[in-house]
Amino acid sequence: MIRTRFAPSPTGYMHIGNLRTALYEFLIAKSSGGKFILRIEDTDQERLVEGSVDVIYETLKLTGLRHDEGPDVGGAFGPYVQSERKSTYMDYAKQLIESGHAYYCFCTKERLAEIKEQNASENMVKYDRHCLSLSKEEIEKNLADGIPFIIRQNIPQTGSTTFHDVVYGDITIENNMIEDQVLIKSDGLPTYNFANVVDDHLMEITHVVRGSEYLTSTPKYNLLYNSFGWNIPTYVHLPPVMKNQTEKLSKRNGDASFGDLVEKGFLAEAILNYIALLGWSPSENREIFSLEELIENFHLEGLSKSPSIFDIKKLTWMNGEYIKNLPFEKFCELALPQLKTSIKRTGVDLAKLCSYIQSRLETLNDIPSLVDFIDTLPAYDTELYVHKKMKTTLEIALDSLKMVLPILESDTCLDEHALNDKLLLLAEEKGIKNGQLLWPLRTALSGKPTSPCGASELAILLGKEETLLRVQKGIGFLTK
RNA sequence: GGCCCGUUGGUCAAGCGGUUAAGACACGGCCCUUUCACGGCUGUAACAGGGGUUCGAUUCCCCUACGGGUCACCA
Repeated sequence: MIRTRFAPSPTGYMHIGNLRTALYEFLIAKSSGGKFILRIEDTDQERLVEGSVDVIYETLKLTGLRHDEGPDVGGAFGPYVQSERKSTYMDYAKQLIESGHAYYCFCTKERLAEIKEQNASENMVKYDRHCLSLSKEEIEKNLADGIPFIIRQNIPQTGSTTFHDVVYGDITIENNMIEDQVLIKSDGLPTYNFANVVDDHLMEITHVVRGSEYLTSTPKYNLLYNSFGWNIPTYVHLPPVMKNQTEKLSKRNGDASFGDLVEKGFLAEAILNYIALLGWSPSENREIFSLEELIENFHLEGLSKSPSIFDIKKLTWMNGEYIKNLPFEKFCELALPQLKTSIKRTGVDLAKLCSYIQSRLETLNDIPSLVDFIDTLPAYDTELYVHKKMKTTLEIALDSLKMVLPILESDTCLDEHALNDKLLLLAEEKGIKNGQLLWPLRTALSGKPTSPCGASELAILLGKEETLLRVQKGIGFLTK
């Protein structure tokens, strides 16, 4: 059975690249009926950010990436927080020391810095393996004296290590390019590289999915797996999600996180759908996929090697598609809060308004500016009445408003259809184009070059009183 | 700088030795139309460059250029 894990560090927000990794991990597992596990990698005590674990839970919940095992839901391979597994790592590290694959190192940070400095001109500065040659007695003594230590991996100095990656194929790295990396830090906690190998093995992770920045350190992992005699997992390295040609999408650059996008009015489903296509393409030529459909259609071969640039415009389009395809009830549910805060006028049929705006939105945050004219008529220029294509001039506009007034005053027009019929009939009687009659009315009622609905709908929406007020205002405006 | 990886229109991308090199976003035009949208139709636009291999290269190999990654007691 395939088991994948999402292993974020609780250092802040949920970035788009992170979320995409989680998505692919989820899809790889779920497309074959496997398990998706959440593991919190908090071995760097200095970078912990309070509350960030909650952001992770919240995001997974909102996107529907339900994990089968994790700190909050439990599971047979816990604990799922690395800081709670501290002793485990130390035990395994000592096992490696026994077998000669690792060794104690008592070098001070100062000495390490010195080595770096002295060899600054070199292409690559590796640890000089000073402590590898320490005698058993020296080690015992240092340990007994309580001298701080770390544990380093004993990397072979010759030969090369080749590994296979699902996305990138076979990659070979010369062993002499690899440093004797630190396995256990002086605070007793493991480094990411070590904790990962131990946990992935213990949790029976079959597919290790992560960013391509780990590509060159993968040989170290394999050497570790081999030292333990463990099976090497399937590697799936993912190219980064970029902001532009040269910069990665990142918090440091001030780029939007998942949470930011939700706040900007994007739907979680649309975000997920969009990022699924950022680095993966389905075999079928289509783009709209629900999470369920992604599971059905996901296949490893569709993963690409090259980085992709996050395009907010395409996300925006896709979000619009999702909004349009929302069941009306659901859309109202999402739109109503925004509508209620934007519109203070009483008696406005918000449900009706919802039906007008659903196809005109790209994000939920477009709502306020779309309906702002309802509360207060914006200041507008008389030029707004002129519409060349409909051959509507200021004179015609004035005439039209005057003609329309009696109809608006009559009580018989209670719905937009009836009103519209009357207006069209009037236009026909007067022998003018529909637009010549309706455009001025629309303009007088909205005060804007565009509105979410037509003249009749606006009139009904605003109510008789306000409608008459605005038309009269328009007439006065044009008469001046 | 060493090593690793990548490079198809502005963007996402299909392609996996022979194609008129898909499709989507964005942009332009047309239609629909009382505005704007929606919808429908349509247009502009790409194989980084140079060598090979081959009857034939976007597809395979090499070099160059450009870009990214990595070289931590960070993940």
